[in-house]
Amino acid sequence: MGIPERKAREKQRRFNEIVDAAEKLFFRLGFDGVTMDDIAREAELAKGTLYLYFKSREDLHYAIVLRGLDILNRLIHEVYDRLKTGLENIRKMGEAYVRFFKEYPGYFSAIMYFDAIRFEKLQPEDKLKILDTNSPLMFFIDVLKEGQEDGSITHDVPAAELAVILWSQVSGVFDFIALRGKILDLLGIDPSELINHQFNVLSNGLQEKN
Amino acid sequence: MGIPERKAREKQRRFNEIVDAAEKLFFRLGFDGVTMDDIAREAELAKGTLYLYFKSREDLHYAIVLRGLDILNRLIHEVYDRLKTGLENIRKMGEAYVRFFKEYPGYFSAIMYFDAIRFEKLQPEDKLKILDTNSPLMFFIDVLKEGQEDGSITHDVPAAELAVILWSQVSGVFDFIALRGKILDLLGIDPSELINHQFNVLSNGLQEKN
DNA sequence: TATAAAATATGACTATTGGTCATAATAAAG
DNA sequence: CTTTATTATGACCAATAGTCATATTTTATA
Repeated sequence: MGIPERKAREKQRRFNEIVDAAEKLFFRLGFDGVTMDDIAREAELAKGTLYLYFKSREDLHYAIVLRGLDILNRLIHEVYDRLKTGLENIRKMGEAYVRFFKEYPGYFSAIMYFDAIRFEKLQPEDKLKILDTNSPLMFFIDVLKEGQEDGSITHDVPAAELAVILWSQVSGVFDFIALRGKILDLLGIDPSELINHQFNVLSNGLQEKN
Repeated sequence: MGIPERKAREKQRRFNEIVDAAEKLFFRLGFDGVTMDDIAREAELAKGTLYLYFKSREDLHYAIVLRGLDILNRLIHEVYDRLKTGLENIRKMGEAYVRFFKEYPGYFSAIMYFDAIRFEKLQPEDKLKILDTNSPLMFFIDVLKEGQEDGSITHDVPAAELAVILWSQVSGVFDFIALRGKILDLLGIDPSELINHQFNVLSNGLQEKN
């Protein structure tokens, strides 16, 4: 009985084709500058068909967010090395986030935009996906704990709080760069340089003082 | 000739009444949950009248943002004391931003939401208001420079970059708290505690090491 | 005060767009 | 080959930002 399997595959493929089309347009024209009709045209489908695969525009947007989060999680997990100290791993993970930001700016913006606008409307279960074992935040907490145990990371602040602080701070600077590149220009600030400097400042704050 | 003056006052008053109505509804129902008709009803005016005072919904939203920025600027400027060191002043200014966040959460959200969604569409001149002499960012740069001159603040990073980093980092954590309070609950993190801890981490990173 | 001119306000109307659903086309099962 | 199930379509609906011809109110002028 290979027919159900084939149909499932085809369903998945169409799902992906729609996300591809939406992504292409969103990344090019911004999340506001694109209508569902535009996406349908790009995907060579009727608008109604989109709604067989996504229950709303927001749901489609969220599919793009999930793609981005998958990439980000992969990048962050693959630099982890259990032989290194917690602090070293945190640095590597931070660098992975930087790479994500630079190489996938569209996904970064998709995530930030979605968070800013739609988070309040998310169902509780969806909100908690951010706390999945695979989420960047939970992974950061674990590694920060390791760092506190091996003595490379400050005990002044509990690991969970440190994780939230680090994550929010780095995201905050990326967001500034993404939204206000023009201002950085005017101040004569190079974004990459800014990120490097932030990492220096952060490292100072993170290290255990002895 | 007091009539033009009176008319100007009345125009200003109506302008403010409309912003009052919009603000009330936006703060209660969120920036998406409110229509222009809702605002007109709340202001006891016809919808068309709103458009005599604001060229768009976005423009009305922006008026609320400007109110918030005025308050924030006042709070930040009034704690500055030229007799203190740069670092001490930066701390006070940070605390002022915390007060703004806690006492005016509606304005904080208005600013963040507007930035996330509408910044790309802003006209260049409007974008640069953020660089006005009165803007928080420019003031931070000046005070950080003073701190570098009096030796209380690290020279590792230029003042302009430090300002952007500090501002973005603090805003990033506030934004996390505003959007993801539920997650903090689940992690057992108290928002005020989180902010205090962030300030400790930031102070370490900021201080000149000797 | 009476009238003309200017300023302000109104709400029915338009255009856009997210989302729906009766109908059609296609594929699978019997 | 016929019936049933699945997938696709696009005309249609509802909501809402924004417009504009008309009406009302205020000010200036005679």
